Amino acid sequence: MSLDNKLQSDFLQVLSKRGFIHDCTDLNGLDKICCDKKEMIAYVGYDATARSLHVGHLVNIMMLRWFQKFGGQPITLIGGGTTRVGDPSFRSEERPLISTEEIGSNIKSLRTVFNKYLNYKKEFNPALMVNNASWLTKLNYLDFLRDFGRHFSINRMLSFEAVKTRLDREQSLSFLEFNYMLLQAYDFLELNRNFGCCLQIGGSDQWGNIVSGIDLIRRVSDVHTFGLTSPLITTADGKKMGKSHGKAVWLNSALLSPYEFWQFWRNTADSDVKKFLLLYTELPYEACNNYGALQGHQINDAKILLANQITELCHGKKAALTSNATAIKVFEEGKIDSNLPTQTISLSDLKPAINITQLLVKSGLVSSGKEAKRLIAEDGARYNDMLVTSPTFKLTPEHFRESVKLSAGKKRHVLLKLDND
RNA sequence: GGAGGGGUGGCAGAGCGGUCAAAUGCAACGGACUGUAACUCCGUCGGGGCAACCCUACAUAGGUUCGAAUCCUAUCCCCUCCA
Repeated sequence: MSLDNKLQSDFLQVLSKRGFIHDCTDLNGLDKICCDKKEMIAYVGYDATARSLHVGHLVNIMMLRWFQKFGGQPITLIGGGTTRVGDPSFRSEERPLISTEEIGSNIKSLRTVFNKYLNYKKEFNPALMVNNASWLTKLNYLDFLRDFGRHFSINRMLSFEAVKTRLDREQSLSFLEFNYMLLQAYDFLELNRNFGCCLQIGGSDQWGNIVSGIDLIRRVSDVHTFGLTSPLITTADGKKMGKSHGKAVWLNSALLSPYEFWQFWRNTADSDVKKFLLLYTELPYEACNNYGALQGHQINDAKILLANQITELCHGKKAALTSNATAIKVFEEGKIDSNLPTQTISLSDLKPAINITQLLVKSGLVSSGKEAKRLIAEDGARYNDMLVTSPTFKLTPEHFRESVKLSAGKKRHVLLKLDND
């Protein structure tokens, strides 16, 4: 890709160089606008399907962050309305409907995440937060069909990759889901009309939805707008970003502790280091390159840097430092650190005594007693760094004078504290 | 609406009366090797029990059989072809 040579605007140059751009509806046009126009406004939409965003969402957030840095005004749209429909894009089956209450509580929780990456309070180009429920819920069906529905071609909608797989496999695509595209297109129109938003950013899976919005705006308002998509980020072993130990890597500290978040990045594969530095940190391009090129055990320094930088952005400097310090203590010195993920155990749980297997279950390190036994049999369980050799090992309240460290394997550690109630 | 095919563990996908807690692959987990990496190798991979052993599971509900994931009936769902 040599397109960055041709690009003039700082924003697009940086994005292109750092690997954020998968596709654009009109890259040169957008580049021109980015250079000429002072007040650029762009948006990314997120449905409220979970209580937090996860690292898979981070790419677009970073794009908005760069956007704001270069003087643009980012809008974060929360899909309070569209979540009630469910985006069918590239999904092989219908997603279960989420209750309105759940959507409401998800929205609350989601808002806190954006605040870490975007500045909603600054004087110039402050970020904006909107919820599409505020206009979608007011739509009148007949009016909507007549005013906007007529601009959508079913033939064209069916041709989008996002729904093709579904149709090819003859799996049902409900009318409800099919409407998602119209609603997202309408969102863009709404933002364009009310805020002059002229750019929608999204993952490459959003291409169809984004293009539909652009078309709608052109037809209704005769305004030229843009769409910019990011590539689907995968790890070196070909998996989608976002899972660790089978669990999502949440950005919200209530769902995943900063230490665990830090660990996720610390465990990046060598071949992903450079890519991740470029995408998820704001270190200068050259620095990313140099660190990413380190060989052998030296690249661990790059991984630590990566973890520190990203954790700092997401959870703050203090959390990054603490997580790093904890890692040193736990992995380099083999000690116990109070910042490890902690579980409380109630006294009644160990009335006379508790079995190590049950304790492992309570700690969350394993999901069943059977699994705990297996872990012990495989020499993977440790109690205060001592190998647990017998599944019948029992702990009494005496053992909990100090907090107890349980480990599953070399990497997963949990601290257990007695709940003194 | 008619005719046929199918629903099996996180996924993919065998099994088609007993030896089936169910082949195999992927994912996952533990170990060895290392650098908290990758590769490779080894082991594990429904639940309860220290164990002998027990309990749930092959869409759902019944039935036939000493015995069913496997046969029968009904129900639900999916697919293919025809209308």
